Amino acid sequence: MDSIQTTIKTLLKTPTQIKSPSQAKQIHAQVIKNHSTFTSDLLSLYSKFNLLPESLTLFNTLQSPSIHAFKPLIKCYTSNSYFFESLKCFVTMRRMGIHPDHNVFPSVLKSCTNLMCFKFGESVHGSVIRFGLEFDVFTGNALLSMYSKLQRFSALQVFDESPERTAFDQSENVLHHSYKSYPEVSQNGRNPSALSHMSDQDRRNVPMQSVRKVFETMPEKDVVSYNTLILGYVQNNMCNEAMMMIREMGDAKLKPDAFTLSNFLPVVAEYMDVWKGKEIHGYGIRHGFERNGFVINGLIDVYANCNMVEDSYQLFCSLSERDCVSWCSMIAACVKNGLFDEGLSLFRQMLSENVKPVPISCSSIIPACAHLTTLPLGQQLHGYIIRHCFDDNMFISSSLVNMYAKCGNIKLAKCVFDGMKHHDLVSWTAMIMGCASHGYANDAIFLFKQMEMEDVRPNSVAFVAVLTACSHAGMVDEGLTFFNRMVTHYDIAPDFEHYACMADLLGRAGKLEDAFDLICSMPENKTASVWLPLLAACRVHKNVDLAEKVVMQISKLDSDNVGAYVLLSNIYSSVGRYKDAAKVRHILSKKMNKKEPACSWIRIGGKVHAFIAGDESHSNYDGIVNALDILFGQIDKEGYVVDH
DNA sequence: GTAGGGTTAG
Repeated sequence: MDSIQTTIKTLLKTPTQIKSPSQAKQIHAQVIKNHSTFTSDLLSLYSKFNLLPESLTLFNTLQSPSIHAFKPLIKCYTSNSYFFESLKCFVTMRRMGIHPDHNVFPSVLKSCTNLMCFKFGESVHGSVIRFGLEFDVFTGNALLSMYSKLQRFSALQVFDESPERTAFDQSENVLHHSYKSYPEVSQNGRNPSALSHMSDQDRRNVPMQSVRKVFETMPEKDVVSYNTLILGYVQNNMCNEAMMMIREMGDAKLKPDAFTLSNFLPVVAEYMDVWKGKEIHGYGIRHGFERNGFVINGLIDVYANCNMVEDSYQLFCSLSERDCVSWCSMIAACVKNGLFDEGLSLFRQMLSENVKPVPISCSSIIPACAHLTTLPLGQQLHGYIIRHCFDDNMFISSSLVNMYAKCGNIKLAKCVFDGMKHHDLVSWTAMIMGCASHGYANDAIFLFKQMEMEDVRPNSVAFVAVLTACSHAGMVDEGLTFFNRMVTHYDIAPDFEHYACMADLLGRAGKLEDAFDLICSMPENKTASVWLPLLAACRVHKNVDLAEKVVMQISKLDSDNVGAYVLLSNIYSSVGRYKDAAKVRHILSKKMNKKEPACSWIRIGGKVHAFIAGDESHSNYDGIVNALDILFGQIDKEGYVVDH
């Protein structure tokens, strides 16, 4: 009997020899059989394999658990994402007067981070200092991670009032007495009045200044410390600082690992820096990270943002195992590059491989349905979203509002919008744009004003939406007021789209000279297409002189713009200047030879039918011509003069 | 002990 006891004891003291959960369970069976009492050691073993139910069963057999029993249970709760239970366990342990050690704090801090328990996290930090563990590298790294995530939320004041977090922040502060011992970190970024005078960039800097302070005080820093700080900088939009950290890492003789690469890749993607992307890709291959899913997914995103979606696809194919994120990255890569059909077919392929869509998959694929105006598929997805309770997700709801509006069902768009608990800038904009494109200008303007009243600051896109509404409804004064408000009140520089809307609005109202002057006042990025609505307006108002001036401007920017010449020729015809019209058509015919003809297409019963101007090759060409004749006949009957 | 993918644009 003694020899078995000794063997069990030896095994439990050298847990590296135990390689699987089933071996751990076999040892547990032997412990019970031999009436041994190695509960804490067994708990550590179960915790090593993240076996929560087994750990709990063991823990509950203990009358007065020691630190050695609490430690593995807290770790096990955290590893299994039971963060609230992890903190409750920690509080119980402290109430029993048990002192935590360096193994406990990383798990506890991670739980605080995930539950967004900022105040409680600070008091845990106080406790770390009180127990003299602030120089432990694992604990320090957990603190870095906690502050870089929680202070960001706190500084930007988007904390929600989750009941779990409030419970901890308000009541269970058994450690709160030590809160005062670390005032520098706790004060920064939490006081809204202190932040109100700051610029957005300064507000972003606040949390990272505190994190940097924690970093500087760490006597020992490892790759994880640098990676955590790099991620913090990236997530706080401080890209240069993130880059500097990679350099500092090199100075400290630490090599970037897969975490470093995947943490930094979003910066490369955002800046569309294809050369940096390739450099990182090469480094990844040389250092054996070419199979790391996080690195590959980051690179898929980089190449997609650089319009190199085929490279993204090659990487996607190189993955031996594709998880939900890799599918989603590739689908998003297609959708970003306008490959909507390919995105949808990947989505179907993902389902056929039994990878279940998560909320992010839905918000990536719905825009493809919106662009392709495939309402039935969009509705199927909406059904899935409701069945899986994803419908309280802002990203999904906004994309649904847009999808229904684009597919012509403004009522359902409004229904989704009204069903949302909160509205953010994007959801307001999607709804305003929906109303604008359906001709409900007053509703769009009302929604815009309501958004402003709810303290949601409109951005450039929201102004495009409301100006579109004004333009469609010919509301000149309102449009001018919004345009000026955007510049003077919100300090937003008008973009191409805003000028295009305004030129269209002024042109339709007959204020052609004003529209001309407005476009001339555009500081830069003038394109031919910003002039085209004005040219159309010149035609409606039969202003030949201005039309000629406009075409001159267009030809400077794009000498092959066929649309402009067609319009000019029509304008000449409409005022009886047929010779001029013929001249323009002659120039046009030369230009047309150089241009690829435009193509339109329609999908019927899963088959795509394409049409090119002058093309008579469709198998049902005669039938189509007959149908058109009937339609033109009906149009004539109703008194509408067809405008050729 | 550290990591990824998403919504709005005449």
